[in-house]
Formats: sequence, C-alpha cells, structure tokens
Amino acid sequence: MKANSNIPYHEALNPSQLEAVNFTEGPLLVIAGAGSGKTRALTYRVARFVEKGVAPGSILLLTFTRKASFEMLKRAALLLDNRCEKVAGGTFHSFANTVLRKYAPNVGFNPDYSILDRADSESLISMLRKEMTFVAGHRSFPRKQTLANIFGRAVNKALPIELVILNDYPHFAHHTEAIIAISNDYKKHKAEHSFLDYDDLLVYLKTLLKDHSDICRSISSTYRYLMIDEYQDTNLIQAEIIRLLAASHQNVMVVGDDSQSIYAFRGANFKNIMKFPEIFPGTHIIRLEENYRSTQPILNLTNVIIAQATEKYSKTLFTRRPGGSLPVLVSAGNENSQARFVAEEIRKLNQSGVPLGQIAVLFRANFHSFDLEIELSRDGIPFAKTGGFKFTESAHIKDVLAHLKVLCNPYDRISWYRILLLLSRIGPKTAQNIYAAILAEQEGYKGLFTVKAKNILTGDFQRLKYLFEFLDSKTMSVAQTGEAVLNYYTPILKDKYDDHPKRTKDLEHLLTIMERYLNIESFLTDMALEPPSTSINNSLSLDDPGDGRLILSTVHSAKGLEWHTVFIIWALDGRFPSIHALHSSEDFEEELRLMYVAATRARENLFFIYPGQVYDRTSGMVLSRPSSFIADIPDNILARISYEQ
DNA sequence: TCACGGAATATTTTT
DNA sequence: TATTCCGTGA
Repeated sequence: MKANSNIPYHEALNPSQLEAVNFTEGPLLVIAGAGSGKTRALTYRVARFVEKGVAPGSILLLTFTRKASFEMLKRAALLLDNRCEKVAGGTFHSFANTVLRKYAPNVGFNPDYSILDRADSESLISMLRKEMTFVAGHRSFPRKQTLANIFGRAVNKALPIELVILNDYPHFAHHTEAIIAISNDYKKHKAEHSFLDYDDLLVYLKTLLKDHSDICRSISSTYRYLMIDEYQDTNLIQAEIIRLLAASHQNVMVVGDDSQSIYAFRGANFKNIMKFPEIFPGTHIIRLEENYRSTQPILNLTNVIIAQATEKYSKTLFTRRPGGSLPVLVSAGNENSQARFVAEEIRKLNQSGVPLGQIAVLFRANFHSFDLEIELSRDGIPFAKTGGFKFTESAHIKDVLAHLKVLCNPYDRISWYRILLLLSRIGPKTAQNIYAAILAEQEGYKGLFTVKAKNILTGDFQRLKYLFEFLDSKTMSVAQTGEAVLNYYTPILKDKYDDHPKRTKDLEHLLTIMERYLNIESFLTDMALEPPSTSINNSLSLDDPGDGRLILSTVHSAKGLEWHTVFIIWALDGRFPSIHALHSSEDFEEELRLMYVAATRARENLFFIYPGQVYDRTSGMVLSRPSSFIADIPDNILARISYEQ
C-alpha cells in the first residue's frame, strides 16, 4: 500500500485507525471514543476507496449534518484529488429526499411534495390545536412545541401516542384523546396538501425500501459502500434503512460512541450501536481509544464518570500528552457567586494569554446561563451563545419564504395565514375567510381577487393583490420573483421591526442565494433540508472561526467541539442531572452520558461549579448537593475548592 | 374582530 | 431571555 500511494497513511494514522481504513469489505463497527480521531479515520477511508479505484458515486457517506459530510469529503479531496467530492454524501434526510423525489408514487404520494421544517410543522400543529374547540378552557393543554415533540417521539420510537404520553408526559394523560385527535388532523392535513415533515422523509424511505425489494436492490447496487457517522444517534427507522440498504452486499461501516449518545429524547436509540453486530453477523469491531485532545488528568476523570454507565462498550481513553492539572469542583455560595467565580477565572485566563474563543461555559439547559450573561455583560467580557436562531428560523426570512411557498402550493394554509396576518386590520378570522375563498375557487390563488369580506378594502390588501397579479403576469427567474416579493415586503418589515436595517441585510443575503436556483421548488427544498448555517443576531455560527468571544453553549450543542478551558456550571443535583431524569433509569443514564460529553470537551482545564443553596420553584425543593455523577469521586482525581463572594 | 400589554413559563434540538 | 398565552379596550 505504501509503495504506490501518495497518501501517508502510516504516518497520519495510529494502528487502530489504519485498521479501520484498510478494512474495506464486510460489516465494520468502529467504536470511537471522544477525541480519538474518528473524522480522520473516515476521511482517510474515503480517500483509500477512491484511490483503489472504487467509483466515488458508489460510496455513500451518511451524517447528521450536511456540514459534517461536506467537510469530510473536502478533506478527503485534499488528501487525494477532487474525485472524492463526487462521493455521495449528505444527511439521512437529504438522501431520503433524493430517493423519494424519484420514487414517491411507489409509496402513494406526489413527487412534488413540499417539506415542512420544524417551524412549519409547529405552526401547522398550532393551527389545528386552536381549531380543537374543546381545548380552549384547559389551561394546561400542551403547547405546539410539546405536541410536535410527542408526535415526533411516537414516530421515531415506533410507539402509539398513548404510550408516549404515558411514559414521558404523564401530566397530560387526561388530554390523551385530544392529542390523538390533533395528531390525526395533522397527518390528514399533510396527506391532503402533499407535505412531508422531517420524520416523514425517513418513514417513507423505509417503507419504500421495505415494500419494494426491486427498488431496494437497485439502490443497493448503486451504493455499494456505506459509511455512517454518529451511529449512536440514529433512531430505529434509520437503523432499519441501513439494514435494508446493506442487506445485499454487507459493505457497511458505522462509526460512533455509545457513551456519547445524548439524543434519546428525539428518538435516538443508542442500542442500535450495541445491536449492530447482531444485525450484521461477522461484524468486525475496532476501538479507537487513543485520545488526541485532553490531558491525562482530565481523561482520568472522564473515564471514572463513564465507568458508572451500566450498558456500554467498555473503553478506556488514554493520551500520550504529558502533564496537565487536576479538574476542579467548585462550591459557590449561590447562583450569583457561581457567575462571579466564572467571570473572575475567565479574566485571569485571558490575561495569561488564553484567547476568549478558546474558553467555553457549558450547561444543561438554555436558561441556565441567564444570570451568567448578566454578570459577563457587567464585566465587559464579550461572549457568544451557540445555537440561537438559525437563519431560516428568523421571522423575516420565514415571512418572505411564505410568499414563495404559496406560489408553489396555493393551498398552503400555514403560509397564507402568515402572509395575511402581516397586514393591518387582518386577524385570524379574516385570514380564515380569505383562505376559504382561495380554497373554494380551486384555481390557484384566484380567490384572492374575488374574495369579499369586511376589513380588506385597506391599502395593504390591495398591495398584496398587486403583488400576486404581478407575479402571475409574466414568467420570471427565481431571483426576479424574490425581488418582487422583497419590494412588497420591505415596507411591512420597516413597520414591524425596529431593527430592520439588520434584517434587510439578511433578506439581501437571501436574494443572492436565490440567484443560484433555476426553480423555486428546489430553492425551498434546500432551505428546508440544507439551510445556510449562518445564524443571525450576534450569536455565533459554527463556521465562524474562534474569534475573541467567550462561548456559552448547551452541552448538546457542544458535541464534537473542544476548548482549552471548559466550565460546567450548575453541576448540581436536580439541574445536572436534571430533576426530570431522576425517575427513570434510562433518562438518568442519558444524563450521565451528557455529563461525559461535557467533560470530554476540555483540552487543558476543566471546572465544575455548583451553587450551594438553590430553591427550585417547579419542584418546591431546595437543591444543594453537587451533581451525583461527580460528588463521590476521590480528591486525587477531582480537586475541590469553595468560593464565597 | 383586532391590537396591545402584561404575566407566566421553560430540558436538551444535527434535520 | 424570549416566546407564548390571555384578558381587555377600541
């Protein structure tokens, strides 16, 4: 291999990584510990295949974010040549979309379907929820977001809704009937309007492969080598898709770390990775245990944390890096002294030369950082919170997209409501009437011009009519259409938002994206499946290189990232582990894995901080014990200090 | 029927 | 912090 290759496999890879790269036929499971270079292994393996002469188009690399696959293929291309960029790569969802656009009729729907992103499906659910008359009056009826969670869980775990409510939302048990009714409405509405949500993409792909063995065989013979990243976060449907795709050739490699499975609440099932060898008999298993990230004292601690898990592929991470200081557990008097401790330490670190962008504060839930944010602002320490709003989730982008969506699907009720409610003097009732008229005409959005109702003689509604008349009158490119909508929308924007200059910029950005598309349908599909990763307001986008700001992040959003110094705040029993997880051993164990993920982010310094006395309103309990995941760890592994004032 | 203001509330969120 | 819900007055 060395002789006729320009790729320095032996220099760049350790023996386990090398073994994974060279194992090219048959089922392979790579258990990749935190920071063990699994991306490197995957990248080199792609390059190796292509170098050997495997057609790039017959390799399928599935990941959970489009960014992950894009980067791997780009790096592989740097190693070898740009044939690697022709490898079929993407997310499960984009792969499902590609297949379904071709085969949708085989599973009973139109290939012109539109995709509902999370926000779309939530607003649809909200609409249906409001129409349930008997819901009104029940103050404690689940919100749209909760409903979407319940429906999603039922699908991803293949459980009936009753059971999901009983298991995870017992406090809504008395609403079970209404929730099921809304779920049925939701399904019906999607079917009638050719909408697929994210889950539907996977479900229909699975159904297609399962019910049409000829199609399944044909797809399998196209993709003869499968690689799946982050396998611990797949759900049952995804595992089944992989099983079906790999059944005929068995050339499937999955990479993951069962100890870092933290998405069970979305249906991920870490047992998929445990069961993989059963589903594919003869699976070869490789463990990557050499860690390239953290110092040994940090690894000693994280090894102890994860040793408490009951079900796992046991692995012990080690490093060859010398030195390092002990992780520290800090007891702070109250919430505010916790924040002050963090701010003070950050200041010291920064003065000793650690850039702010190399420091992160991690926490269990988004609102746990509120107090700290106030403290940081007061101290003048610049910070950025990850996650935050994504480009396509911001109101003004969604407003504009709604106008484009109805062009493709004139009976898209959610979008019409969104468009109409932007106009003054038009509320839900009038919007309903106008939509009814559009539906009644059964001819595009003709009803917009013929509808008669009070409240609509305003100039606003006239302008809307002109817009659609104009869009109708001639054929326009995607960008021209976008421009027309923007001209119409800008006055509304200026009226609605004080910060319109910033939002106008976003819209201009949107327009430049539109210029790349030949039709609106494919533009909208990409906006749902592969939205631009730029986030708005001053929150940080992940591809924004470490600038001069401290990072605040939930543990979930921190997965896969690393920093010089990591602070884990609220390491308090009842917060982390969350009070919601104390009743179920499965949930509790997931909290443990979450703590493991948090701690393994650190390269040099690791701090856990907990406030000593906190009253928790929802439970009525006083929380005062440090997180049980670390409370009993001996002093020679975890140092202790206390901080008052 | 709509618009507005104040109060209540919140676990985590790759598509 | 920010979103959503609810009641009130126009």
